[in-house]
Amino acid sequence: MLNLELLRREPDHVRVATRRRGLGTEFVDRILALDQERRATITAVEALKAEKNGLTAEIGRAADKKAAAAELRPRIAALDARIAEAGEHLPTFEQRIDAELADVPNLLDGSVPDGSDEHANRLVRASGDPPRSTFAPKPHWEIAERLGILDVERASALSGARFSILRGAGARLSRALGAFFLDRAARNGYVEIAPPLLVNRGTMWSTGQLTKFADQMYVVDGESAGEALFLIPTAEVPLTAMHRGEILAGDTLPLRYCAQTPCFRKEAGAAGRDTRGLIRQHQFEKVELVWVTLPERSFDDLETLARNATGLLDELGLPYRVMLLCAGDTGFNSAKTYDVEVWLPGADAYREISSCSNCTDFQARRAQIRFRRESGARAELVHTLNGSGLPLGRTFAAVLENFQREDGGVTVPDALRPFAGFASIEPDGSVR
RNA sequence: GGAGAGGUGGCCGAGCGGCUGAAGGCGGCGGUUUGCUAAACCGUUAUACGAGUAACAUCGUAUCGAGGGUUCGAAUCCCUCCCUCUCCGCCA
Repeated sequence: MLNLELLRREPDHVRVATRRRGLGTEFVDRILALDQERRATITAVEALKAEKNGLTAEIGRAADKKAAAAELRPRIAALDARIAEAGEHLPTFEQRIDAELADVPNLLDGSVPDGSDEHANRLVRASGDPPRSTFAPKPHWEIAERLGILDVERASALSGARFSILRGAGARLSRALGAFFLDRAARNGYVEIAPPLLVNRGTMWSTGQLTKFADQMYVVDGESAGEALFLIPTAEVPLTAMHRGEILAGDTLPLRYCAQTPCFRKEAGAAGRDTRGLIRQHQFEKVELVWVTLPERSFDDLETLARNATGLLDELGLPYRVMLLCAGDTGFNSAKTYDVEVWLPGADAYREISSCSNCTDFQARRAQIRFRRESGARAELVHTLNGSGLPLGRTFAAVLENFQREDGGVTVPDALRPFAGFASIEPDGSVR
């Protein structure tokens, strides 16, 4: 959520930044007008309340309280009526301001390039060239189904489209990926968390997901919970919201968390896209990396975060490139986002495998995550960052496609072997 | 799921319906004393919003788990919900 004060002070700045995303800016004047009315109302109501409190205190001081109360009651009643009348529309003003403000995306960092779609994204760096294969590379689902380590048909019988069953060496390889990612996260100083996978509405709202994924959440009726619970679309939600409402000690920052969790997404707007394979699933495993950090260093931390993600691809020997998303492509919460794209030979294309964002104070304001530089100092909002490091399914696909052999087998990348316990998957699905 | 107890400031803990934004203690901060440290003593120490200021100051409103009610007036009385703890049951 944007800072209302900033919008008040520098409306033009907000207009310019929002226009860069290709969005209209009429909301600025609407919010300012509402804010004006809201403040005038508060001033009026509070003046009346002060008057009433004065009379009430007078009764308290009186020797004969009963008599004083009887005498002043009519004046107090009149004030009550005026207070109710003056404040009648206050909740409406506040709700409308909140609603307007909740729809405004984060301000973009100056380094974000202009542009409306992915074509304007800027290549930051690339690693490894797309390999020239001596045979026609297959897409990962063909490789995996032939090896008997992926079963889409039965998964769809169990749950529907966009679900999958990993089997045997496939399940083991996937587990190895998760263990590998978590191991490297730990080495890089991230604290591993095993968070809830179901969260309440307030948690979901506080990280901006209800806006970001619109109606794409799965909702579970939490019967006894009294309110519906949401299946997390990413561990970013519980990891970031973990410190909701807290004031942290400045010297404990940055906090770095990692978690491997299933992620659940409706993919409502993706009909027809990536219908085959593991690229776009309703449920997938992911290791997420989250930073809670100091404002002055958050953009440096974003670089570190992105390096933490690409370092995994380096170790696995997967070719990739890092793109700086342009204004129109940058997500709602983010001030600046790097997308890491991995090379998929079977698709003959780069596909997104990690998205690393600096949300600056945008999530922190919603979630009210603050810190003090020293005790007694003013509480300031933290900055939050998140990035995948990495998703298991898409990395699984990338490993299969990049390390497939002509005979249909798959070589396991060196870095993964200690975690997998095998060095290759043979054409018959056995491991060696 | 059943029975009981409880939620007060950074922490512990008091609180007769008005003089309580809240005693007292701990911790924190500032100061005095003091070779240093420690101790002692004095002072100070919540947040949000609104008004106000060049900025401070200052004034006002609200906040004792959340929401609602009674009352001229609620931390204190009533209702609902949430959470925590203890015991029982059930379960991985």
